[in-house]
Amino acid sequence: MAADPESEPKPEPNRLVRRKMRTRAALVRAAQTFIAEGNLNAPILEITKAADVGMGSFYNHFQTKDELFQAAVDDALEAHGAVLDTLGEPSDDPVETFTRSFRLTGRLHRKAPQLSRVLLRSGTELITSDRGLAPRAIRDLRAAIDSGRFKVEDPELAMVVAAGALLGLGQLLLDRPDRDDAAATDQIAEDLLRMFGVSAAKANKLAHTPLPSLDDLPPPAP
Amino acid sequence: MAADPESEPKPEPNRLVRRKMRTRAALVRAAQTFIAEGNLNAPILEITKAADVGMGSFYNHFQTKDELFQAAVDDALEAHGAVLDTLGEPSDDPVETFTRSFRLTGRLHRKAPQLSRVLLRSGTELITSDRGLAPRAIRDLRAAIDSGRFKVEDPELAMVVAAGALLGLGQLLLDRPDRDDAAATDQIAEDLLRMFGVSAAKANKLAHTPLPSLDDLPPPAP
DNA sequence: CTCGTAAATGACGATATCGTCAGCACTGGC
DNA sequence: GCCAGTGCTGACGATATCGTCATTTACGAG
Repeated sequence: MAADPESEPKPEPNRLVRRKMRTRAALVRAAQTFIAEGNLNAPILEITKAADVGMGSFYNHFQTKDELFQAAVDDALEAHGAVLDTLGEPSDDPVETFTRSFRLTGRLHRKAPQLSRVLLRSGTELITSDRGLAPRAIRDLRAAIDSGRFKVEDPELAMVVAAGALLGLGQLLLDRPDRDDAAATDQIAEDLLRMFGVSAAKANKLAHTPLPSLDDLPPPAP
Repeated sequence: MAADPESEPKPEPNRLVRRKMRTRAALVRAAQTFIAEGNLNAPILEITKAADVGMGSFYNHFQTKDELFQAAVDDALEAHGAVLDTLGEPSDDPVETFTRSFRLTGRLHRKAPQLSRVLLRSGTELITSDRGLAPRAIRDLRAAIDSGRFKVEDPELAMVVAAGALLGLGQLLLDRPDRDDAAATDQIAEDLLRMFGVSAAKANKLAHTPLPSLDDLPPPAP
């Protein structure tokens, strides 16, 4: 979401609207659980039960189940974007920014498994979504290319390779619970950097530089 | 004349069993259509209608809808494997084999859009499936590594990057119908080859070598 | 405290989907 | 031509799911 500091459209959230938002959030979170489990056919009543919310409440917020699931995926993408924004201290070096986002996302699969599964389920669509990883990746890739640090002909191709690699990585980590997520992620990051034209030495350094921790994420809410 | 009917694994498909298989195939093909459209909740009656088959026939072949969909994805993976086997004339060079399979799969997105969409929908699971691309890719990757032509530490990581790239590519081609699929595929193939340690010159040559045509595929059956 | 409003609730009738079953159609053997 | 077998068929009762709505609960304002 674009930041608009001035025009604050939040005229002091009443307790009323806070309650409403909480109900909605509970539904969204429940839906994410079902998505993560692959339970896309769960009846509405089951979802509202899981959200600890009355059956009728569903229709106060969504018209159809698909709408809820869409909102759930959107929310997951937003959450992912928030992770990157929160932990990615701004760097003026787009290569560093790209590398850090990539590595953080790889680690996310273990740190936030439910989020990871929602992203995996939403599948290849997140590659071209305008939320979450994709738009940031494209931005950073273009910047890195413009600065001459990445020698890549087509940013879109670089983008789909990087995003696809992250999806594949997530699936691999899901299948092999004993694998070291950080090592695998950094290895792939290094390989991709080299593929994008960074020298082997620099790629190795960039992909193994210290990283802000993912531990200070607020997974649960009221 | 030297026929021993007993030990024959295919005891000469009767017209009866052929009819049964046709019914099943019709159901599977119909299911693939729905999967490609993202219509995972289609009622059984709709599916049997689309298959031009009586409603009750469904239960002669499958217990649940999920079972049918699973069979549909399996069939798509098999079909994909068949493409690779049919058009991939055996080469003793694993690098060539790998490259050809990759490039053929990339072109498949345009040549067989429905198959492509089923693969995209089945999403990241095809990366670790034991059918279709994945097992072949792993086999060829290992062979290429063993022969010293690929300098890769971890075949599994190479595998998920390649498979993820193909998924991303498919999604990209879906979103950008005007893109040149062959050019994009070959570009990515070349980049991956370099990433796997092949020299730039060889990678370029391998990724742009002539390819058997996908045109002689038998998409429809009786 | 009282009132008006907005959201939450779950019971209920309407609808959609399921899965079975008894009869039908095609097949192969005699 | 007839019979036994196997799969196909669609109508039907059983069940599951939906979406509404009258009622209740929580809140904020005056």
